Amino acid sequence: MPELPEMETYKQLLAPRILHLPIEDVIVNRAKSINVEIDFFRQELLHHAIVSIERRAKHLLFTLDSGLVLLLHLMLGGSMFYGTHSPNRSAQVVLNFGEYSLFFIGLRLGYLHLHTSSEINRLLAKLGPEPLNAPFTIKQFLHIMQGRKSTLKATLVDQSVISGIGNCYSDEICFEAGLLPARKINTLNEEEQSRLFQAMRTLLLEAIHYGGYMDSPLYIGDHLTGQFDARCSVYDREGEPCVRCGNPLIKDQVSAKKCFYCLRCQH
DNA sequence: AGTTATACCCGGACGC
DNA sequence: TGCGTCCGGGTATAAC
Repeated sequence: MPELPEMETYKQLLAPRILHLPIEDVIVNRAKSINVEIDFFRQELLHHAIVSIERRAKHLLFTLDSGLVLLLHLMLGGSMFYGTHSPNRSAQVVLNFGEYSLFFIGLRLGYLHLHTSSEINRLLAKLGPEPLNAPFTIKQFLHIMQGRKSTLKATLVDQSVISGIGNCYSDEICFEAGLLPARKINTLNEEEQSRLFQAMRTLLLEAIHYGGYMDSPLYIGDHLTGQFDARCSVYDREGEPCVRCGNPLIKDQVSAKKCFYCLRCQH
């Protein structure tokens, strides 16, 4: 499922392609994917343009020239494609920009909702800090971790603690930090907490650099998206040899989440 | 504050 | 191959 690095990649690849282009057609094939009447949705988008794309946690925010905002969450299995035709499955929502269209695909629990900016602020108010934003320092990280009793796994994927990390990157971060996902936060010493902070930054930055781990390209000729998959160390690699020690990787359940790790390299 | 359960949704994996 | 069944997984919400 798309997490912070995947959404960041979408943002970076999409912005130079669609910003300021008038939306020439809007197709909604699945009413449940949006939050307003289809006619109203079309009316507010047709002949308008997207003037900025921002990422907040796992959401993308497309701001229109009217000030209204499209809030996208891909949840599980959602993706986007920019081209002349939908790549495989039929798209739930399509925005046409003339020659090319942006296809929103696989929106099941995912959505593309239209909101005013004040609604957006209210909806996203409970999200924790962005792990890569400049103000997020080791000091703030230690403060956030202070007194927490739950597992590393549960904490990393909790969007109200730190935003944007999901099941894949939480496992990768734990591996990078040499810490077991089942460890309780309050058992981490200061050196381990520092390692966790560094691992989180390093891993997310590297994942963004390599276009995330999801494999479907945004457009024909997109060779960036998904390159990080080859660099994932543990996620979905049950039984494969650990890249560090060769021991078979373990699949487990931690805090009700599927979870992968190396028993020899993580403590 | 934490944990657990439930609903949401349907493509795809699995069983026969 | 084909048809039926059921699972997964992020999030919101409720209950304990």
